[in-house]
Amino acid sequence: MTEFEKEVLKAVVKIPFGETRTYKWVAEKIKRPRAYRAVANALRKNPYLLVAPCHRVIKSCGDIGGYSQGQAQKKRLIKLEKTI
DNA sequence: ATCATGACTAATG
DNA sequence: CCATTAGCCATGA
Repeated sequence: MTEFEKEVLKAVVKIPFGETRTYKWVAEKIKRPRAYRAVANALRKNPYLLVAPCHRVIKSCGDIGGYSQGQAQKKRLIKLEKTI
């Protein structure tokens, strides 16, 4: 586990239930405004799927983005949380 | 040290 | 609005 990945996760767990943030937002949150690509890289490995709500992280343009468990699942979770 | 790889982004045509 | 391009950064080989 690298420090960078930890920072990314720490930022991700701060995302409120039912809301979404962008990769760029996370990057800025960890004081690395231009590491949004590296952020995605860290999430891609995603070892804390159950503690880090990485399904709430989407692209800045509003697109769904990717997910280790599949975009469909990601979309479902977001929609579900938005409903509750 | 160098190179390729991505769940990306912003700018340009 | 859609496609292409260049810029970006941590990570692993």
